This record gives sequence, structure tokens and C-alpha cells, in this order.
Amino acid sequence: MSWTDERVETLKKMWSEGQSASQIAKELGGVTRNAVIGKVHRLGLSNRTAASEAAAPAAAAPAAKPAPEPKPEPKPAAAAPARPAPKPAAPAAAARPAPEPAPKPEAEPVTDEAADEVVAAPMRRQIIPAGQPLPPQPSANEISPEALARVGEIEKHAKKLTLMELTERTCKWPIGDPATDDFWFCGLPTQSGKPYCEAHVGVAFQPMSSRRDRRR
DNA sequence: CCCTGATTCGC
DNA sequence: GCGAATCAGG
Repeated sequence: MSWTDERVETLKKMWSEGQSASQIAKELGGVTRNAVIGKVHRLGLSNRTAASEAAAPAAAAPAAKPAPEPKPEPKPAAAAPARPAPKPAAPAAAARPAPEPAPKPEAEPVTDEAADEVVAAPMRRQIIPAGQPLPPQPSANEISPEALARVGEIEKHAKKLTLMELTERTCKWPIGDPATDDFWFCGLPTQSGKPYCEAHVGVAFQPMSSRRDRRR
């Protein structure tokens, strides 16, 4: 596989959308995340709004180099992308990982004002309607209130992954209405071997006894 | 252990 | 230019 214009375009798009290198690699196919990262750097579009600031936040600093070499390499590097903001074309198009949106609502959700605190994260996920009544969940009326309560709680922290973002270790519990944009997968860490996170395993797999005992 | 991105360097 | 290997952080 080579970097055709088309593939590069996809790369640029996804990278600017905040997709991880591995996700982009999967999407493109035929390349590893290393290849993607390598290309990203070669394209000079490395820093995309301080993604993880883990390493090399000041990599762009030209003077940061001790430069023991006799020849001081120019090193373009920076180029200051200064994107004019990625046009919020589609409202709920891509699922943004949203660092820490909700403070922690107590009981009733729904109240979700756009607490626009302009800090370091420019790309804030559009929080749309919110608090929709959950679509019919499997056997919801036969599940222990405790389990349901836990699900309700953890779903507030759901990572809201799209179908493509699911991996073997992300909870595949669907949330919302598949017919609309208001749909995502839980995405929290799976219970190990299970397809769901702990809370969702609780509602997905019920002990027989539990079901019988609560027979009406 | 899973994941991230960054960097190096032989090809 | 490319990307595996490696590094480093979460």
C-alpha cells in the first residue's frame, strides 16, 4: 500500500478529527499505526491540539536542540498549523472522546448546560439532547434495581464509541437509538473475556435463580 | 496489560 | 519517503 492522495486525505481528516493513529491505520488498512504516525510527522501535522501531551510537547521548538552538529539543521517541524477550526459540519458525526464532560450529576440527568470553559481542550464534543429515555433494554423489567442503577450510573461515563472504535476489550453495549446520531456503544473496559463492562454484564447475564426468585 | 504518540534509522 | 523497532507516557 502506498500513500495515495486519497489515503492521505483520509489520514488528514481522521487525524484532525482526533482519531488515534491505530484507528486510522485500521480504517485505511494495509498500514500499521506506526506507518500512520510516521506519515503524520512527515506531513508536518503532528500536533493536533495537544492530544496527550505525554511526549514532546515542545518538539516544535527550534531552539530546543543542543545541536552538537557542526551544521545547524533548519528543521521545519513547526509550521504552525493554526487550523481555522474544523468546521462543525455534522453535529454528532464523529464520536469525540470527551475528556471529562459531566462533573457528576446526582440522580436526574438531562441537565446538561454547555459549561463552556475554554481551557486546553478546544475540541469539545457536542452534547446534544441528552437524557433521552433509554430504548427498551433487554428484560429491563426483570433486572434488579441495583443493577439498573449501576448501569444508569456508568452509562454517564460511557466512552461513547462508534461501531468502528470497538475492540475486543471495549464494552459493546449499545446505548441510544441506532436510527439516529444519538447512538453509541458503552466502550468502557470489558469484564475480561466478556463482551461487556462489569455493569452491563450485570444486566446481560442474570443468574437463573435471580430470575426465578423475582417471578411475579 | 492495554493503549497513546514520538523518534530513530535502515531500506 | 517509508515504516518497523523502539522508546516513553498514561
